[in-house]
Amino acid sequence: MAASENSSPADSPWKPSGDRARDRAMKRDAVIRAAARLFRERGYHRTSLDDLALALNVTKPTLYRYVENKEEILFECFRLGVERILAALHSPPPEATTARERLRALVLGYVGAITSEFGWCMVRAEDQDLGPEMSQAIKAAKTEIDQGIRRLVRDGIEEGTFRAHDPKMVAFALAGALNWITHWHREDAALTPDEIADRFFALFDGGLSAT
Amino acid sequence: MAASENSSPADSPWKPSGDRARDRAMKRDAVIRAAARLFRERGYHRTSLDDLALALNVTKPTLYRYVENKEEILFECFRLGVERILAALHSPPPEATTARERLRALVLGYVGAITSEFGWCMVRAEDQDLGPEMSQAIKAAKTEIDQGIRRLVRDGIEEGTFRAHDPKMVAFALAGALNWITHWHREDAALTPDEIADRFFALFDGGLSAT
DNA sequence: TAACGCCTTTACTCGTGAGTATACTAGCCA
DNA sequence: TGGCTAGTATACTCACGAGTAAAGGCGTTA
Repeated sequence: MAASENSSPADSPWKPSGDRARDRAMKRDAVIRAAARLFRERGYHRTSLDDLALALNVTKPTLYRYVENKEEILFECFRLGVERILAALHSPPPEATTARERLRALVLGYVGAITSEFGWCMVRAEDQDLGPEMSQAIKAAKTEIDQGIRRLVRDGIEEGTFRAHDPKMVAFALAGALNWITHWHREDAALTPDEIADRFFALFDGGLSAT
Repeated sequence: MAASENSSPADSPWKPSGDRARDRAMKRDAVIRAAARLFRERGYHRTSLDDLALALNVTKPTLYRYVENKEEILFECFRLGVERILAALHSPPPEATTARERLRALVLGYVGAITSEFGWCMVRAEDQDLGPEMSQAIKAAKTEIDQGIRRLVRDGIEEGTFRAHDPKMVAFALAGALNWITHWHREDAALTPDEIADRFFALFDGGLSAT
């Protein structure tokens, strides 16, 4: 109830009245972002395109001028989120020289991406809702992230700064902890993304044990 | 394709021919377990009750003799999985005296539950697919687990065996890492649940850093 | 062997939601 | 100012899936 008022129509380039911006790309972008927000609130399957259109002050056929189908919307949400993580993985800050520092930077970027509006889509949406090609693309990106983390762990072990853990398990545990943030993080949360990243990295780096 | 042959009809008390066991409870149980397996393979929304009936060599109306509706099936899957974790939380092995050892035991039980057929339902199914009462019950159980982990961490810190991390963040990170196992674990995996638990605990306990 | 009851099936209803055919409106160029 | 185009809306189609009504076995007990 009152769901239609939830997702601030202020973000919609289709204002109920007045000066409409004409840029197709902007409108398409607005569709994707609004969808990401609705998916996060209600889930993919419980969000109808009528809901989405309503949130944008439009009707359903209008959406189809900017997007092929519902699947494509989900794919774009996936993509935009995942690319942010890939960016963090592939362009570590220049001052991060050791594997440990690069891993720290990755965690920072990862948390930023996960707490964005696309976090939900990256983590909670299911590949099976996409056709084979799109699903494949997503899986490839996720594999790339996974391999990137393993590489950093392996480098750290070779450097001697990390203990000899199984890089695969470390990557799974770290990615799991980070992805899970979507389940508990809210905009109004007590901690900023950077604070969360700091504490997570401190935990994985130092461990629980006091010895 | 060939989906109907997937979920071994051998587990179904409705054998195509022959000696049918009459126990209602057994049949209900078979419905829940088959559903859990299908949900894990295809997801909740992509599994129709006709699919489920087919996997059990029955037709849809038959299911309704054992179950109120689809929602109840999902709830039972949730419940059976979560209760296993609660059991691990509330009955630690008697030899586990320190918080550290109790946490270790919990991780072991948690991984066992997560890698069971109900793991998917616990982690990936969405509360919103359940009505308010059921959703509430699930949330309560999850909160109980979360609080239990925080308690163990707090106890460990007070004991002096754990460093002074934020118990809330530790609980989130640990639960996330554990829950994420459903995303990558397969029956044929290289590691047994106990081996996974060992490595995860070693990582969280000792940390990455070699110093 | 007849009648009762439980279990199962066949054959529906009904709502919902993705996607579309078609008509309307407003700016733009001649 | 007349026609062209892009954008939007109204009003559909169509498939799919949850849930149900009613009829048909089959075993059990007398």
